[in-house]
Amino acid sequence: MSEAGEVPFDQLPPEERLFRQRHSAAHVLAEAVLEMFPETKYAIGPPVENGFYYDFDLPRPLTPDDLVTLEARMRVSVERDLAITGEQIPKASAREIFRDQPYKLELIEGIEDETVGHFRHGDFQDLCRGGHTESTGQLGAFMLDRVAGAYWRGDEKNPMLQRVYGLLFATQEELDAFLVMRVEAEKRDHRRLGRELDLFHIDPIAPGSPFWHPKGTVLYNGLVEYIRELYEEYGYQEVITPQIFGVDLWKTSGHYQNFSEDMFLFHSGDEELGVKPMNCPGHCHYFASGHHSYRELPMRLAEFSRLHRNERSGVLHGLTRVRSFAQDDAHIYCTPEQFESEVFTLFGLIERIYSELSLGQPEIRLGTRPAKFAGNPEDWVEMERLLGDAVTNAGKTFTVSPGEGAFYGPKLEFHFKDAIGRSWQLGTVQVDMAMPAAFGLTYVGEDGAEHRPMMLHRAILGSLERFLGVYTEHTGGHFPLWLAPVQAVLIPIADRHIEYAQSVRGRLRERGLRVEVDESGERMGAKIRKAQLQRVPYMLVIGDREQEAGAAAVRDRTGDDLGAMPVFQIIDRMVDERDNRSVQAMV
RNA sequence: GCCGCUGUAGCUCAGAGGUAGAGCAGCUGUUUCGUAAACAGCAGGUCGUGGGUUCAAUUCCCACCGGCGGCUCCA
Repeated sequence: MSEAGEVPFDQLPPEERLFRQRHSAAHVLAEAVLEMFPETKYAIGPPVENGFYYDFDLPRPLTPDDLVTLEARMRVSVERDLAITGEQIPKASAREIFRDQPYKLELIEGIEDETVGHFRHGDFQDLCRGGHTESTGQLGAFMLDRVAGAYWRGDEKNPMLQRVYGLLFATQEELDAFLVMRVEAEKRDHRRLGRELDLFHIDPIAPGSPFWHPKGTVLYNGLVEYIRELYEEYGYQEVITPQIFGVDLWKTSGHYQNFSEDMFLFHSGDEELGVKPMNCPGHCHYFASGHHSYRELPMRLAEFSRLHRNERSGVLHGLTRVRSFAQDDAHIYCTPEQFESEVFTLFGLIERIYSELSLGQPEIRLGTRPAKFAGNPEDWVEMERLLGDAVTNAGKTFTVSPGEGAFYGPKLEFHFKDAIGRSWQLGTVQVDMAMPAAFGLTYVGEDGAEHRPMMLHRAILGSLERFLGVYTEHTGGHFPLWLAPVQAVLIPIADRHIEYAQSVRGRLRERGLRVEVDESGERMGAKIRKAQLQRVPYMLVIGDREQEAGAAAVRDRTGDDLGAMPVFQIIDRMVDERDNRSVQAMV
């Protein structure tokens, strides 16, 4: 049977064609690898975003030169335009065909049906559920991209295979456009912009622990200030709890049992201590330290303290995966009656913040009950439903990540992509069905009796470090005025204008604007270029004419020359833009 | 942690078995200039760290550390 039998390949919808091209390209890649290394054990090779990959167990590591060779062999297969055919065959036949292929045999055993899919082109054959082009001549524009390691079946207990990634698009133009886009995206990489804009650096003396430079610290504090303002409006109270606790606290919370490998634990005298990796146990301990009336609930405790997690070395990544960070963290304690409305209000706050920061739509995931969990399954189902409702009631959609909840409860995750398309979790909302009981939390209800409060964990920006990493890439370093480390640079055309520029700087600073005068001996063009590369929102050029008129010539970072404006008008404009947290002037 | 790659000045990079160079940035001087780079000079590196091979290692080999791309993990 020709798989595209019902509908000819060229009449399929474009996405389906692309999917099949990528899938078939994976087969052609495997064919080339088997040709080059006949002893190859091949595993799986699906289509993915932007292309395809295939996993192999090979006698030696592949080199970039090998990829060139393999790609050339693939093109031979394309040139020959071999028919790709498939059929269902009995498992017994498949076992015979793949008798020397342990990974295929394992896959066959995992298939429930009596028959399995078997596809071939030329001399190549594969175990495959199908979804292919009619022939190897229909692959579109492709290239092999890189080779990486990947565990068989994604389990680190299994052997590591070599994964060859390929890119594939319908046309050469689209492939070229993708490559250009990728190069452009690298220019927005927060690790690069962090250096160019003098925001932060990370030194081998403290892996995964950023040094925030003065300009990065302005961003950092600006975000905290923004969130603090919202906390007032939304009824949060900020606390500061200890950095280091005796391990009893972590044993009570369950983190010692679940995460001690990733905690910084140490001994001091006879005591074992741990640096806090999260704030929740501290907040629970605070709650437990006093008596609370139902009148105090909901109690929303916020904290920006520094947290440390001893992340495994291979996972560190710029600002997006670090060992030292702070969250816009909060824990909400409330009565069961208040719980649903708390979740819904919280969802509204999250939406508001992402919208005000112009972040675009997050991908929302609902993490459900994992293998190791606290509480009873019925409560999990109920809480999973509640979280899902909060999303759908707001007119949003989510996907379910089965088993991805925290050990103490289900969670919503808000994911955003970085410059090159990697997805990072920023915000999260987590129901906690374990800690209130573990810490023996109670409040006195209207009835005079003691009750157990409900508990929510939530962070909206997530970690400030990760947020700033993603946000730097999102904006390309063009931060909105209210966050921009330097909001305007005054550019005197000649030295005789410096004094006037300094007086203008004074007037702007009086209004709390972050302004500098470029007093260097450079020409105006060089000063403008420098300010432009630093993404300074406004360049205020001052020469004889402006000095005469008590004005400055305003240029914004889009390159627009807004002409000369009186200084008071510039101030009004900037203060207005700042106080509205406007993103209008972002590029 | 695992697989692969990688590490030369603050940054981007060149270089070679005989102890290192460019551009930008920095500093000094000259220039005083109208919307993305004025000119000149100076200074700056035990070539990631530790071993080994060698008459000689920054260059070759090994280990470790960091970084990059994935995988796994992410309270």
